Amino acid sequence: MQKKSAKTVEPPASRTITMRDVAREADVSLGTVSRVVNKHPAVKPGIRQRVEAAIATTGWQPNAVAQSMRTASTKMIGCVLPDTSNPLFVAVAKGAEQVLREHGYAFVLANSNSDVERDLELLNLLLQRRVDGLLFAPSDEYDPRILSLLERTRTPTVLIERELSPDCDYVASNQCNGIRQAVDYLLSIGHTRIALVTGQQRIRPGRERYRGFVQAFDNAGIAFDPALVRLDSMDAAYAYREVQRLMEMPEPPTAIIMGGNLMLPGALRACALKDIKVPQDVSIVAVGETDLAELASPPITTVRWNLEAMGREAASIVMDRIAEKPSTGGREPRHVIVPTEIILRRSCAPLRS
Amino acid sequence: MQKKSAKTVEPPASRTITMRDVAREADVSLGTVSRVVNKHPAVKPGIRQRVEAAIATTGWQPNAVAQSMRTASTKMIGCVLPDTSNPLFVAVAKGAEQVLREHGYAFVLANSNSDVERDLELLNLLLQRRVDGLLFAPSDEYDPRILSLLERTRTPTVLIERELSPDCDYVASNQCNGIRQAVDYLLSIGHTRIALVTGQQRIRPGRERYRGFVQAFDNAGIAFDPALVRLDSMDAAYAYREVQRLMEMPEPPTAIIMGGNLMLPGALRACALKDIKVPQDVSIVAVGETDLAELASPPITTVRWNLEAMGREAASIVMDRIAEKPSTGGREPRHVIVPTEIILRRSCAPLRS
DNA sequence: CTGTTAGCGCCTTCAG
DNA sequence: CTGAAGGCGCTAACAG
Repeated sequence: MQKKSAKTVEPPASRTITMRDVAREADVSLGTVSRVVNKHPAVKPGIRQRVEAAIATTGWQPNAVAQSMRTASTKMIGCVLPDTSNPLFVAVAKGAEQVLREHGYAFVLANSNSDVERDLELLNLLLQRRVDGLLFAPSDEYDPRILSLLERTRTPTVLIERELSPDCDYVASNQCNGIRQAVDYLLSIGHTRIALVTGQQRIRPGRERYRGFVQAFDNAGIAFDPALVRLDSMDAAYAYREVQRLMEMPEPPTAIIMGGNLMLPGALRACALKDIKVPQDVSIVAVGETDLAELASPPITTVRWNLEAMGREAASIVMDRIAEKPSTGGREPRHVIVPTEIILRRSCAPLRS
Repeated sequence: MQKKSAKTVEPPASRTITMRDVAREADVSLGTVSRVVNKHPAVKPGIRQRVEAAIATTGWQPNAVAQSMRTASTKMIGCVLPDTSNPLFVAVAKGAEQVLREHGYAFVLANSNSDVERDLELLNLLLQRRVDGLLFAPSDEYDPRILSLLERTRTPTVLIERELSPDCDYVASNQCNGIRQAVDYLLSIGHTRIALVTGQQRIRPGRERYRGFVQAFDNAGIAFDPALVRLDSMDAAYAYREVQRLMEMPEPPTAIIMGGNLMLPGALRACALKDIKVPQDVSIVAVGETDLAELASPPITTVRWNLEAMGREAASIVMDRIAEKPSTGGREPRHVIVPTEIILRRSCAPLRS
């Protein structure tokens, strides 16, 4: 009692305003205010108006934390990516954010910096924050802790450009096909000494690119030179170094495929440094469309695909999973493969024999 | 009573486990578990161990939503940007995310798509979610609703590349100086018919770039031709169109400054289309360092600055504001201006007279 | 149709 | 040093 009166007496020194204030102002009960904000149909129009007026005059805004507490849903989706400044992931994230917002979900973004430990850390952070779903591109598909963490959690998760087990939903691009097309094209214009520079085999894109490379040669019934294949990294510095080393070989490649969207700048720097002319001295194909590829001299042939669509697709799947949660049905894992296409430009020339 | 027994009887069909489960397992009270997880010193080592063991066996993870509810702090920072795929904002966001994570804060990212209505919407969304702070680049500094919303809220906010009122904290780059340097340089190699293509004057970068342009000519005591100034947009399509229109003038500019980091591709496409040679036909300066600028033929002179540092700075300020919250002191607004520098490359040539 | 009530999971005095 | 109890702001039964 004393407390109550004290409360009323104390100067309302900008206390945080709550639903209770609205209820008092509109002279209704808490339940009614709740029904109004949640658009429950069973509220008399007159009352509804009074409540809305009270909300306006008090300037109250629902506290989403309290709502989450009650409803066990945060309306947030977590997203863990190896590099949030890589244009590839940027575009995917943008596509995802778009559909999530349309569904009223917020988007929590985190950068693992290609470090599995950080992957784990961030996942746990997001899980403690009780995100309703996860978009995730682990830095290493073969670390068992990741898979077991994901299996233990009941939070729907969609992988981006990654594959952990057949049971996991994922959205990925068809890199295998992209590289196969690139090799086919190069073979068709006479190249056989084709180099592939791409990254780690512990993540899907690296594996698929190499697979496409092998497949293309197999189909053509031609053997490739293993010395022309470099599978250690997808970064620009590696591209810079390996292009130089390849071109310094006694019998250098006549064409190089850069299997990573960050690699073209490194390759071009190497060519500039060593005064290697494209396509006279070597033909080049890059993976990932960029302004640079289009506007370089010469323009660079690239493999491209729809990044934002991947993000939208991934987000849609999470939304679906969240919606179907109760029934425990629909447990078919969903695997979406986005097609790739090759854009022919002047960086590739027929082999003069 | 019946309820309770029912609960105990029901098969524990993977109920969500709570602190209570840990307490029971360790045979201590809730308070003790809480003290252990919050590293309160006053807990006997033995008990502490028992609790930690119980946490491990139950697999419990603290529910951050409940914690937020109790402590009125979500450990989340919201970030609203006009375009989360613009490399400029991407880099800033990355820098910010880095320091926020170091402080244990999560990063909620949202895209306003340069739409003020969406700015407002997203701000409200984040505020309802009770983020502890905000990083924000409004799409229109002159819309009064934004400022009044920010003034009303007690959530610390740092603006990115924007300026709403002297009281708001902000972090911005010195675009005025960047453009002044560019003009000075072009004047020094003989150009006077210098064009500036940049964007909206309702946001700081557009204003500052134009201001730098005017200042440079003022200082030199030379008049510029207003017909060479285009101030309507910073996107690539605008650059593409205006470069063409400028070069079709009876007396075209001898140098063009592209005042926007997305504009260079558009400008280069225009030059390619019209067969305009750089720097023979026109000298070009771009704002914003990119691979394209470095690797184009010829390489493009650019104005650059440290984006990630801006993000880190902004995040640090929010962290400070959150920390100083109780005292209500330290209310000096903080304005950080990041320096710019000009990188000279072969896209600018002395004017042959 | 509206009011009342009982928690959601955790932290934090307050006693012991 | 540890246990008990109240409440953060809201929603969802359940009564009336």
